[in-house]
Amino acid sequence: MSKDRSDFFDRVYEVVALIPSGKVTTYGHIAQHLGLKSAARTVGWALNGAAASGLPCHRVVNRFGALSGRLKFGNPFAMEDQLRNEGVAFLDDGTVDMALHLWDPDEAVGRKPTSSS
DNA sequence: CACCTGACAAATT
DNA sequence: TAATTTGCCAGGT
Repeated sequence: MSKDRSDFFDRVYEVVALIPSGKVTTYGHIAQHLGLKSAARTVGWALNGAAASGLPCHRVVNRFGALSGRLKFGNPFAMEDQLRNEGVAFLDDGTVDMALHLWDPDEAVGRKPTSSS
């Protein structure tokens, strides 16, 4: 349908909104699910406004599991606190344990967009 | 109208 | 093995 705005952003919002509690995903995985594995940068840019959109963008971290956008939550501790509140384990580096909480959209959706366009 | 920046990631030299 | 460069989309200057 009319996607003359930013179908890319909309898709990012959809995927981020699907992230289950206690799980986290990376910008690259979202981008890859959208078909643009290299557009991880654009995904981060999309989340730039997602924090105000009510999306669980706190469940999105970079490929290292580091809370790259925690400064966008108003309180840099809000993101970490939120994830810990959901049962996410943090490493000594202050990063999320990707080995336990990595959530793949491609796998969760079954490699198929549920957007039922 | 053209160039630069931005919550990243992967490939190449 | 490490450092550098490119790719991606949108928005701001």
